[in-house]
Amino acid sequence: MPKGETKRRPRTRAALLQAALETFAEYGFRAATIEQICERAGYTRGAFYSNFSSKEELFLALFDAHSEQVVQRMGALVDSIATEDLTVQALVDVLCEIEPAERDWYLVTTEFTLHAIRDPQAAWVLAQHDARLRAQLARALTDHLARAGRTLTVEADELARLLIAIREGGLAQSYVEPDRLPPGRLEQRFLEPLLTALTTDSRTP
Amino acid sequence: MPKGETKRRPRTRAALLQAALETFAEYGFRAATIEQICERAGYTRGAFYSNFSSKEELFLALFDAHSEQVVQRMGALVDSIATEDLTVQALVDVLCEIEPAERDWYLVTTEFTLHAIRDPQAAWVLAQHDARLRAQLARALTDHLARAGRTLTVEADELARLLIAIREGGLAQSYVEPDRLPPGRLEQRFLEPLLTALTTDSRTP
DNA sequence: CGTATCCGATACGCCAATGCATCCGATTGG
DNA sequence: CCAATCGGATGCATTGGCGTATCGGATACG
Repeated sequence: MPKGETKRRPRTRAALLQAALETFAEYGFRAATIEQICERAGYTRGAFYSNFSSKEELFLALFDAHSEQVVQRMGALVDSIATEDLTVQALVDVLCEIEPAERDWYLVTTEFTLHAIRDPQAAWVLAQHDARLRAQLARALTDHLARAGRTLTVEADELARLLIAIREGGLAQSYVEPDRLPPGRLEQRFLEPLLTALTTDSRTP
Repeated sequence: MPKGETKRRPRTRAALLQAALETFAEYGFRAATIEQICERAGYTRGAFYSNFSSKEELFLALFDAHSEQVVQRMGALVDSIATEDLTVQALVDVLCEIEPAERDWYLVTTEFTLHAIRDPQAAWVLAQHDARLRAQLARALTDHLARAGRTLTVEADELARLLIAIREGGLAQSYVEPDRLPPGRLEQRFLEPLLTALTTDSRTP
């Protein structure tokens, strides 16, 4: 006789989360209905209420899962960079990379950001995740630049903020006009001179 | 006997638009109800439907009014700059400025951007307004930098895109964590070195 | 000052989404 | 293979927001 969770439950949850991502990306949080999400996942509202208590909770779970995933990947990048070549350009190339799947996540996380600006509790959650991400990014920057023989002349955390701002702000423009501004273009154009201007040669201080 | 519009109509429209801005900023487009907007404006839904056919139309009108206003202000800035002093720092100071009222508009326009990413028609409208704004910004940049004795080494339009990305991306972070990142901080920190790095002294080419 | 026109208020019907309460089939330990 | 428990489906009542049709007061003009 089943005592705890059976193994189909996590599968259902995962299906609902994936469907939620796509549905939120397509219609936005508020416009997306629970029914649409369930339909896309191949379940009914009964299944939904068995797994989540509200659309808000689902959204939170989705954001959490994504944040965790982003931090993991960034961690992997930090490690992989350590063994790669040591030019500034190599660093720039990594920072330019934007996967196609990024678009859906951009729509969802930006909507969450707007929500966070209105709601202090959400703001706190978002700030925590962002801080973790920035910390990793800042470490990757200082590390790699040091290996490339350059030293930062500004605080790494603030530079991380700048890079994130450029990425997010650039993606907004790219997704509105994909033809006029391919994703990552701003980074390709401006990161190299920027990083050069903000560092000094470590050998001649 | 009244033949055309009476003069209370424009007042009603204006009141509804102002109330819409505040309500959209507070709750978001989708969550805001027509009733809330009317209540805040001191009217009933009857007045609303007499002036607008839908919430979408109201939103469009609001965005249009704001875009026009932004372009006007930017135009005024271009002119005022022409008579001010001619340092790069003076330009940076202007680009740092962020009014308190900006927050409400940020919330509304960002939500419109998300909408535009999903809807090609809205994307076209947004792209038009953005292009006008960028054109003015690009002109202001080249003009003022030239007066300050410096020449751009990159396309002015792409630099304008970068500055807008930094502003928007920075505002997102600022509004989520106002204490940790005051609005305009990124610009203050990074614009001067950035502009210096992207220009050459006009006298020694 | 009166009257024709305009504008906003009021009241009603409608629909779509929600959340619960209940039921049936699937799962798993014995 | 059977029974106990879990997970998801179904049906129903509720509600909140929308849009329209109509009414009464305000407005401008002769």
